[in-house]
Parts: sequence; structure tokens; C-alpha cells
Amino acid sequence: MSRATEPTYERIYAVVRAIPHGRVATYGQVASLAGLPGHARQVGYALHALRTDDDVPWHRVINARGEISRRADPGPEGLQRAMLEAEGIVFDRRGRVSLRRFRWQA
DNA sequence: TTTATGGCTGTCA
DNA sequence: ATGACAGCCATAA
Repeated sequence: MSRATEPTYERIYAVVRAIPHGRVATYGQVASLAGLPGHARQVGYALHALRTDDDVPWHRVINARGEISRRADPGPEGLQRAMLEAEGIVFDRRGRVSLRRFRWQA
């Protein structure tokens, strides 16, 4: 469990797991909630290193603009949107989410 | 050990 | 509204 040096990723995963169904959070938000303010990028890395079979709803984490960030592999990019829509998240014509409505408020 | 790399974010033009 | 710039810092090699 808690080692002296707790992995940063674990904290991030814990926060992401706490995101309710049908809600989204930004990278920066997750970082802050994980006790790592300013590490938004690391959150992205943590999710990137995440495995598909883990129980972490990585698809509920989007960037501050309310969009799905473009990453190296275009595959999961579309999948993420599909998964969010399946949870009731609505994307506008430009592929953006209304953070004002769907942002998770801890 | 050092170096390079970013699923980001905020500010400015 | 969009586009460019710099800053943040853990992980991987």
C-alpha cells in the first residue's frame, strides 16, 4: 500500500475512479483533487499509461476546453467520445462538451 | 546520473 | 473566436 513514495499515478487513478457516471472532469481538476496542483500533464500521462482492463473511467477526463485531446493514437479518441455519449454526455457540433453542465463538482 | 518528452493550462496578440 | 508562447514536473530511456 502506502509506500513512503506514493506513486503519483495511483493518486490520479483514485480521483478518476471517483468521477461519477455521466460526469466529466478536466485534467487540471483531477490533478488538484489528487493533491497535485499544476500536474495536469501528468494526469494525461497517467491515463495514457493506463490499461484498458483497469477499472478507471479514463474517458471521463477531458481537457480544460471541454474537448477530447488529440493524442498519438487516433483510435481511443473516437472511442472516448462514444463512451461519454453512452453515459449521457452531450457533444456539440464541434465536438465539445458543456463543462458548465457536465463538469464534475466534487 | 542527465535528457527528452509530453491525452495540459493560462495568458497574450 | 483562434493561434502561439511559456511554464509546470513526473516518467521513461
